[in-house]
Amino acid sequence: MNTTDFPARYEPKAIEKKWYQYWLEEKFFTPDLSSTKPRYCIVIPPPNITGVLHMGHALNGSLQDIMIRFKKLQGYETLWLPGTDHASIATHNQIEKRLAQEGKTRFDIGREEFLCLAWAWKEKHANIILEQLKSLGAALDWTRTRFTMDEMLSRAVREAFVRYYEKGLIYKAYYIINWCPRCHTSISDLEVKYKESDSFLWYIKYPLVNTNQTTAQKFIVVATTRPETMLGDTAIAVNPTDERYQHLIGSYVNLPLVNRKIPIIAEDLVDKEFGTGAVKVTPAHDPIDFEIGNKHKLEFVKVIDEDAKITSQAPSRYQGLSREKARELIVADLTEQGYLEKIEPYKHRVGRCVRCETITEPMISLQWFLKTAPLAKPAIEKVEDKTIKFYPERWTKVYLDWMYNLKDWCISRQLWWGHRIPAFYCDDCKEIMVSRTDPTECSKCHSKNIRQDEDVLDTWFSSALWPFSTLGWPDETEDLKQFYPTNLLSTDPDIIFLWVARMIMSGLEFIGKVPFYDVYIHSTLQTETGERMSRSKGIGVDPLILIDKYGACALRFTLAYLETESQTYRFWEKKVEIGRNFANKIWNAGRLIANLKLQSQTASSPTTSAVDHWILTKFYETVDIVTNALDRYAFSIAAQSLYSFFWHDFCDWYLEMCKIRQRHKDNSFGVTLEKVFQGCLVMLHPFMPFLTEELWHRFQYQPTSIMLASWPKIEKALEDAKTNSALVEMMRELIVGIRNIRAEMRIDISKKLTCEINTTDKSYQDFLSQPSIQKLIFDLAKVSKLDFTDKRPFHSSIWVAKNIEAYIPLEGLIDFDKEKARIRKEINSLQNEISKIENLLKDDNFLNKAKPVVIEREKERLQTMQEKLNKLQATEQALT
RNA sequence: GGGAGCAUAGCUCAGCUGGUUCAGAGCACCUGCCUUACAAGCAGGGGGUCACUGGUUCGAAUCCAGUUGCUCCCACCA
Repeated sequence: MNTTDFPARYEPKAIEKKWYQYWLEEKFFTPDLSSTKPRYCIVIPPPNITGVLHMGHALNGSLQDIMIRFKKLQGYETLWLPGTDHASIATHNQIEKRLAQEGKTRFDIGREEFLCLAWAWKEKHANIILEQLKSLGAALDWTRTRFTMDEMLSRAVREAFVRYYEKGLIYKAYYIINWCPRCHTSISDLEVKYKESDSFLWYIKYPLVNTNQTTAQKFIVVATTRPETMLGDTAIAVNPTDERYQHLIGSYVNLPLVNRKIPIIAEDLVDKEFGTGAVKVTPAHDPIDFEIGNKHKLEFVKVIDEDAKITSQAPSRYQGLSREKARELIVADLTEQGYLEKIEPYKHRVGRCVRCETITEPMISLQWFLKTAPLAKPAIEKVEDKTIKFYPERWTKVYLDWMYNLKDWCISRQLWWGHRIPAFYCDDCKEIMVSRTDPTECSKCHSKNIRQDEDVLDTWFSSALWPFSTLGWPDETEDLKQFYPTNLLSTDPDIIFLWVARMIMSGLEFIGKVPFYDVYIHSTLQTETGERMSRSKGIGVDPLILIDKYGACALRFTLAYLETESQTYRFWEKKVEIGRNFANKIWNAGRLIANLKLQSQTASSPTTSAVDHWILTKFYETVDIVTNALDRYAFSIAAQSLYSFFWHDFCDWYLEMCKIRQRHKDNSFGVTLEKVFQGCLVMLHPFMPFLTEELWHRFQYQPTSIMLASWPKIEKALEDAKTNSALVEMMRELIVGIRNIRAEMRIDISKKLTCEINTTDKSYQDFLSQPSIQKLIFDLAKVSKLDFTDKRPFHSSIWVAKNIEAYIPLEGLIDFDKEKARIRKEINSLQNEISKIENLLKDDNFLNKAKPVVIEREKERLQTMQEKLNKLQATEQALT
């Protein structure tokens, strides 16, 4: 290897493009369908074609890529399938925003032209986000890129619709739905977000119609947050147990401004405590009122239309007014006519469309629905019996709670961009046809006078089929056979209901098998101040800028390093330095190893020293931790354990020792060093794919790409490896102790120290007597001599282990008072500890109830500490 | 109204089954080092009643209950 082109800093830019291209050319992302390896598959949550890569994508993409690469290294045939979502309503929004700039709406240009614009948008934008995923290093199989409106997937959508319909699960009905007057479509409950805002409660007096009742009461007062809906009132409801109103149940009031006679009904849903205890019922414009209306067979009067304007059902005075104008006028009229009792300030939650923030309007509407009860049952079972597991586990409850309260799903949208509902109507005989292919005539009366339903399906209808529509369903494709059920679905908590639940339901319905076994719900990213990141609101950081500045490896590693089980975590630019610095460290370890190799080519005798045993022991511990952690999606644990092993054990100690060994012509470390280094690169590869591939090639390791390497296996430790490893740990204690004294006493490194070792431990003494070990100590601790005779007094002592103590003669080097103070401090804290343990060991309760192992451990601790104390006291004496 | 998460060093967070890997890491700070892999580094150091109050236990950052504060999700209080 040529070291001249091995710069001292890791520069990611130069290499990332190169390796991604290489992986593509080698087709490493495309699975071999003929291989005998077990299969591992993830289907990506398809990003919207309206989006650009944000931190959430970067996080989720990194995590999925880590799993894919990890499994590939473990010997699985892997598939990570990419794709995009047509995002019906979101795309509408984008295009309509542009139209609005020209002062147009979609209705001005019509369906055909609008769809042209939408496809053009798709062509232009769908690839942007996919390209951005490439810069992250994502090992996605681009030969299988899907789009929810591809012919293949559209066929799946149609098949699913027809099957549901034939099974009687899809029906068309008048129901109360959320309407967005801006998007001009129905939207689901999950697409409405409620925000508290300052408003008022209007108390309106409804005059009682003359009845037989002998009562002085002339009015019944109701409180409402939406006075304009009174135009559609068809009843007043009171709680049947409410003594104030019991006698009025069954009588009528006259609706002010409208002059309609409406009944007073009894209804349990009414809260006696709220407002006046009487409530106006507007079945066409309120979900609860709708329910009440159905129950009591009330009239449904729709007074607000799809543009949020007052309809012709209302008195002409209000017709055509906007909701807001109507409210003003109605309140004014009520006041004038004496029907308004009072107005109170009130905090009220107003529903807004998640897409465009427009205030939504609950209204009765003819829509298509999917019956969910029969679908929910197996979907609940498969989670309860742990066929599907949520990680972190707490999300299981969130899922189940929702599934147990599932309502029918409104699947029709009054939009154009999307899968058009495959229902056809005969204008002559009113027959409804739902079929896999477009009919040319009415199946009943053979009339040619047929037309297709104008609506499209909710975006999530096609998303719900994603895990198998992407694999070729309804055909029995090889992909479907080999990769379904998929292994992992990784996503954010926002779409557990919108998407995860629906995939489980449709997977079980159409394939009879769960769509995935594990659901990983990642943390929500927040900014430095704890704000939720939102690309559209410009809150947070741009992952592309971070990749450009720090490299994809640095970003990926950092994201994984911070991804704990916590529900949220805060992230800002500086955090990426964790990954960048670590990447640089790995890079430089590579540089050093390259140098060591160059020099060691001449002499190499493959004996394994204690130091090698030690690093191997630590290495295998790390392999174990990382493997287990990744298998349970504990990304942070895996990343932290790699970080700390590589940096603080491998670099800080082992490589430093290798340098010294080589200086003394001992090149026996070569085999171990390469083994550990290679193993680390492989384990780091899922986190830092580009950097590890680069180093792999620089070292010309086999196989030719690190993507083809094998995950390190834990080898059985040699008998003496464990004891050797423990001895090296003690040597580290000794070295740290000496360094400590040096730093505290301000002894310059030019002053060589002597280290006296007083020990009864023969094996340690033998160990320290080895010239090779002594050389390490001399060099790492800057000591010139190890002496096994005890020649105090003027020493500083180092406690190494039980029976082992080292002394540094300090005559002429330090201030004795200072040293005495240091020792005194140590003695005090030791005495403190000792008396604590002594008390504990005198406690009968403890002795009776604690586990024997614990008692033994405490006793041993006590003994050790006492021994240490004695030594310290002796030293103190000697110093006096 | 229901549910979830969080509260540990100045900051961001680890701490999985209670007892030395139990008080940790990184950043920041202080001291000393450009020791030919790395100053994006090396060797050291200071700094925390583990939110509060009770309880369980021989023993609690860890388990339980309650309180306070922050964040999020769900829900039909007009």
